[in-house]
Amino acid sequence: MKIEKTNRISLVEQVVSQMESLIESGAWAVGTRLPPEMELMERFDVSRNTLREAVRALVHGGLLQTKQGSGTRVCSSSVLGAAIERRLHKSNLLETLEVRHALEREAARLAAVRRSEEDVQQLRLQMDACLKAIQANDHQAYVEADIQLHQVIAAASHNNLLIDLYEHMTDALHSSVRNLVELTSCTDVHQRIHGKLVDGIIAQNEDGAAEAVNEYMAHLKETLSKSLEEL
Amino acid sequence: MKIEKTNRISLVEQVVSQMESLIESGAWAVGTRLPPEMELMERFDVSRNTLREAVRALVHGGLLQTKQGSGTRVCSSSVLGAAIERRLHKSNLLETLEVRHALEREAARLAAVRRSEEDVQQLRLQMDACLKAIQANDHQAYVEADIQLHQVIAAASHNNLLIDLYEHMTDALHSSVRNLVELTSCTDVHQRIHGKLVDGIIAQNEDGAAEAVNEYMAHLKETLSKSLEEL
DNA sequence: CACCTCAAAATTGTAGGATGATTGGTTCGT
DNA sequence: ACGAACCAATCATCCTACAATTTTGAGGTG
Repeated sequence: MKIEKTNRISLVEQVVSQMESLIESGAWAVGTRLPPEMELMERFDVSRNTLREAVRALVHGGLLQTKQGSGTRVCSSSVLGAAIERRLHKSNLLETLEVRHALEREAARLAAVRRSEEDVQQLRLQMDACLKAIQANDHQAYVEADIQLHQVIAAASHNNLLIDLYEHMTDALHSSVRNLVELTSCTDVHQRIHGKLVDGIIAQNEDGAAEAVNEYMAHLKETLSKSLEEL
Repeated sequence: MKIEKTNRISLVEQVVSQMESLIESGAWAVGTRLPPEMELMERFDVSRNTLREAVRALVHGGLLQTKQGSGTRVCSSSVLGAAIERRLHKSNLLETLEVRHALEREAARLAAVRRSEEDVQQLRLQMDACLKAIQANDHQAYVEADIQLHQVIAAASHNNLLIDLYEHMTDALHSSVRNLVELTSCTDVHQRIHGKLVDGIIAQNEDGAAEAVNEYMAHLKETLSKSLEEL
């Protein structure tokens, strides 16, 4: 006979779960303002205290944000993302870049092995977008296309955990990354390395793709240290 | 003049911060039972609701665990660790191993570049521990020494973010890893690769260390797929 | 003494109400 | 039209009370 363990789930955790589902499913999209506490109390059929404890848990988790007198809003849809973001604030840019390097290299290797035909198509598409941005000399568009391209590469690894971590890291880094990419984008080097990376993945050349990532990150780190020297 | 309106920190968050500090500092070590709510109310000078919201936030964050009628206990000392652990439950072992591969390879490369003399000493010490465990044919001790060795390698990278991520991943994986290592530890291959890895780091041979990690992970993945076939 | 039973104490869980503080919009006077 | 004063909505904090659960210990029984 199996003893019923702590199967008792507190009301608060039940409410938290339901709210998390609503947020992750997009029913409560990022930016949405939640109904006031009174309505939520009725909706979940719990007391004020219970509801507030649930909301507070999500606030501390980084998914919600409350403002006295104004209301409660959704400010993120991922617990992991919020946790990583908080941790990254305590790290310097170089540390973060090194971890990104690790993830991106592995993503490139896996992508080279596992990329599907759709992945290849997506890669070509994003490369075109980069090229067009360069020809139009539109830095803003290039930065966006660049970030997108790297997301596509990560996606081609078909490792959901890796994709998640990578996405959250670049999310948290987006401002710094944008600046860095903007600094480097003026050179042809950047785009040449992109080409080598994408070609490697398409040709299923694992080592070639990994080597391209190494070059890419070396270039990024160099630019970073140069821009730091200027200060 | 910069207006800092958002400087208003809620009482709950203040209490949460203090408790987090107590936990991270070790004043409330993992496993410790917290004082009852009444005492904490007086200690932090807040009402029961406020205190409970703070506790609930930490419970949901994975740092605390409450049991009605029994009390509240510390069950983890890191928010990031708890978040990663939860995410890992949704991933399969292969995905997790691949990410660990990425982190460990980067750690080895950085360690080869940055290892200090103390690091070298620590590495030699842990290698000895592994050897002794093998000679004593003590599997339990070998597994522990193996995990310790890899932690030392990560530490030698001198990248705190990387160290954190790696530690939390292996923490969350500990049971699976223990089993895997136990399966592989009977062969000499495992120890030979360890030797190559440590030698590479000590000799500051970046590529050699990275190659050793590749071999190590390949061996681990092979063992994993074999053990999965048996089911 | 050893062991079981059960009641009481300790502790967290849930409910409901009251008041203060902040925000955003509205109204009103100029 | 513009700014100041007001007002309503909303969250923040505190309080009390009771329920549910676990631990503890007293008392009985063999």
